[in-house]
Amino acid sequence: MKLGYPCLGSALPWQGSKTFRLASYSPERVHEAIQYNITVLEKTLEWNLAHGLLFFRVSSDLVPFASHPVNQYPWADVFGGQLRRIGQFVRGHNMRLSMHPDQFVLINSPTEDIFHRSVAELEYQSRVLDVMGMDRSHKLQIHVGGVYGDKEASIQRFIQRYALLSEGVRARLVIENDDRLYTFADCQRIHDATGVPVLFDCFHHALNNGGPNLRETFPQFLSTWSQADGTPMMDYSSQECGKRVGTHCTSLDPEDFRRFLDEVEGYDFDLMLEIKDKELSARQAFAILREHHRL
DNA sequence: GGCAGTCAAGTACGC
DNA sequence: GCGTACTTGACTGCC
Repeated sequence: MKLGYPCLGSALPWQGSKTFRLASYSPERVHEAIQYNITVLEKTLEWNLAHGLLFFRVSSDLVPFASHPVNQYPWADVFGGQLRRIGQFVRGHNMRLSMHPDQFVLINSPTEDIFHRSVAELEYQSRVLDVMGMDRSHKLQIHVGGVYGDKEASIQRFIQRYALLSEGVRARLVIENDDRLYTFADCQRIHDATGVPVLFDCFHHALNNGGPNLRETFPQFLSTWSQADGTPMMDYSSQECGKRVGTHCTSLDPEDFRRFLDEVEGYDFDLMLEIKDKELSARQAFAILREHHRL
């Protein structure tokens, strides 16, 4: 199992991603931000390796306004050498990357324009991984999207739109069950129609569970991943005490994590911890996984 | 230098 | 109809 955390460390000695306001856009500004973000990415991956964390979610903000029409900067040419070097590092150490386009990326929106902008964002993120030279086991994870008052029609629209995506994006795309709208069972139906792997989020499943429990669902989740897609990926989090239901916890709950590991004993998957203090909890989880001989 | 308001993007939901 | 959560920080302008 590879263990990881998303985007940027909360207590690492360097800052997260650099960006700027759209109104301040200039080629110089975007160059400077990308240069900074790539340098931080490289340092973060080195830190992760030193701490046994082999799975990492690259921030969508690596290239600011990447899929916005304002940004015509040839980032893939200018930073291609650096990105390829990072890719070599990742492959050389058997690490794994993913990216997670945010909530504005909606394949199944009834609005054509939103769909087209979503495609542009997916193409950008896929290209980042392509330039690094990563194979198709390095994924882009998205949610199914909105319901728009008719879930069945929205699922069908997702399936139709999926067929319109480029081969490169389809090779990387995975869908994740969410906490309110689309359950694992919904995602599995979309998988059956399209072949898209389902990234299983066990916290969302606990909140929005269309039926079976974790132990029953797990083999179905694993079966949505083919050999070429690599080891199945999942997200783990738990509820923050006293907060709105669905709020991700601030730090790892070791008891909950141990219970989770007992439930999924014997299965192989890569695990992304969606916990607010990021790499601090990841290190704690790493220690627990070692106790359980899961690494 | 410090602070508070604001930031590309969509959807759903509660008031 | 409006504000807010999602997730969260970092930028920006004003003092």
